[in-house]
Amino acid sequence: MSKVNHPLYHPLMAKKLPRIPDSELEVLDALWQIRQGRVREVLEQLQWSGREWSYATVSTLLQRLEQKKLVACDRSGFAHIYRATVSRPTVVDRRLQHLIDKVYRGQPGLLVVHLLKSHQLGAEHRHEIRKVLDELSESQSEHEEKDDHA
Amino acid sequence: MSKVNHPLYHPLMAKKLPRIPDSELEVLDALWQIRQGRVREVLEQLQWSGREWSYATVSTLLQRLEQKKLVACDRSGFAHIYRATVSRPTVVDRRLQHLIDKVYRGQPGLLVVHLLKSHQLGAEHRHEIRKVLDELSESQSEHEEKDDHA
DNA sequence: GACGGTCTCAGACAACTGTCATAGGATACC
DNA sequence: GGTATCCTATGACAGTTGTCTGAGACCGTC
Repeated sequence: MSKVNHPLYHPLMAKKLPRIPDSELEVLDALWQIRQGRVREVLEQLQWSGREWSYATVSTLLQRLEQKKLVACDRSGFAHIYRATVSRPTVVDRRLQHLIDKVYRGQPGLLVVHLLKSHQLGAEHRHEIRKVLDELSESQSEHEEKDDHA
Repeated sequence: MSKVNHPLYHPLMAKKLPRIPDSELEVLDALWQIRQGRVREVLEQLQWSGREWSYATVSTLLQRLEQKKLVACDRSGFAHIYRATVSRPTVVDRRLQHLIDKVYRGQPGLLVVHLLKSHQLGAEHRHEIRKVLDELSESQSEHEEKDDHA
């Protein structure tokens, strides 16, 4: 099955993401939360989550993110307005994939099993997991033995 | 109860793991696979998995790992013998925890749900997941309403 | 039009990563 | 003992990350 025809395909997935170090990820995360904003607003969001960075640090990180085309910046006004150009799921997925490749031999199932065994999950999550799993099984058995469809 | 007397205590758990960059992780992984060995053997294992590094590179990485106390080195013989002093699960778990903290707000359940929805898992893993989940539910209902202990 | 508050930007810099070239010690074998 | 071979150790170097200081530009207002 080609990537492009994957049922979960999304245009953003096509973007070749550059490396995103932890610090930049935190800034991105703040941006995702406030949707968009000037440096100071991102900074405040970060402080809100316990990050004590200087204004300049945040500014630098935003610039680096912009260089990598992960955020865009509207410079028409006095204060520049930043917003992310990648979605959270895209980036998260990328990190996840990296982890899976690096330490789970590319097998996400191993990771799930590990997670279930070694981490406490909330009850709601357990229920949701079961639900998702049920759905998976259904669609799986429907398509049984002919899963190479578009 | 002190950490040291905890029933699940293990010396490795106490170790504050330093950052392990990807390159070092690959070397560690090779070491885990061969259990122990001299530089050349680690190199060969790495080549086996497709890594084209020079001898010196591997040697350097092993030394850096040694500085971080993640591998130990027996220097009694002609060729030094390296072996890991951290277990794979320890390191893997650490990476995983990092990911969960960074992008899943500390909630492993979110990660599992995400994984199930966006990654193709093998059928065996799906079955195993369900089994683990069932076990969890059982032990959970036993302890119902008094789960505020580790 | 001078002043206090905001804002951006460039540069800086140490630490960490990724990657090696190479000098030099030990072994082995003729 | 000479020399081919294997091993380690050191230093190097460019690129990335983490973090900030300081110089200057813009704005509203008295």
